[in-house]
Amino acid sequence: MNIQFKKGILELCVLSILSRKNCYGYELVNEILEFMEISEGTIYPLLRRLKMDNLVTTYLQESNEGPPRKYYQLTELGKETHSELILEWKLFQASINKICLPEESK
Amino acid sequence: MNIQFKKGILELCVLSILSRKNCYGYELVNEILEFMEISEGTIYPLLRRLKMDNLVTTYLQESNEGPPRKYYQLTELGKETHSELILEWKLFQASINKICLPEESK
DNA sequence: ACACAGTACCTTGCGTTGCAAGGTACCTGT
DNA sequence: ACAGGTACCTTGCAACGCAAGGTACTGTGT
Repeated sequence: MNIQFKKGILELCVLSILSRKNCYGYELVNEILEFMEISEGTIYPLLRRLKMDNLVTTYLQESNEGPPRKYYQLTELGKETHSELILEWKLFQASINKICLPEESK
Repeated sequence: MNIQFKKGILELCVLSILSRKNCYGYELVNEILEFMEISEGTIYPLLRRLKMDNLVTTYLQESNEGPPRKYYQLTELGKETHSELILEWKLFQASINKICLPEESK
């Protein structure tokens, strides 16, 4: 998987997963790992940014299998931003495909 | 258009356009501008990288409308890289859509 | 009791990339 | 002469992904 494609799209992926269920960081990494290469060093700083931008809130929950988990939950602003990003992503895909796959996107 | 989506995908766009015809830098900027926001300060350094990586060669050509134009032409390696990137882009799109649009990509 | 693997959190420093801002120089029309 | 379009380029900044490293808890095997 091309590293550069990933830039900036991870935020959309994280918001999408959180729109379906609250997750803790380590869980998010593993969810995304099913579809693309990703490392913890990428996710934790991204989650910090999302919280700083008020797109998510967090709460702690005990676990039987290790240290407490920090769950992330979308705020209203987070949900709105997610919807907007989905729209932008669809438009972006269409634009790129017009440039790169002109026959197929006719 | 989300700035972050763009990162790294511009190389694919430039190679795609060059795969159809040789272009000079200023022309590339205007071609891409039809589909997304882009600035010269992005394209020229990118073209320098492509040349350094032996994906393109360049030649100068006089113009009646201004200074000489520096045309960029794909090398064999550039064509191969372009094909690989197209494939990766298709796979990448599919992966992201599975995460972000799970109903639509069933 | 101790080592180890798995879980779960986090930070630092680096390299890459996109861009705003600025510069140079050529040609055409007024 | 000079303004505007064409065409090239560079510098410095900010954002992002990641490798590498660290901390600490739990359960399992020996």
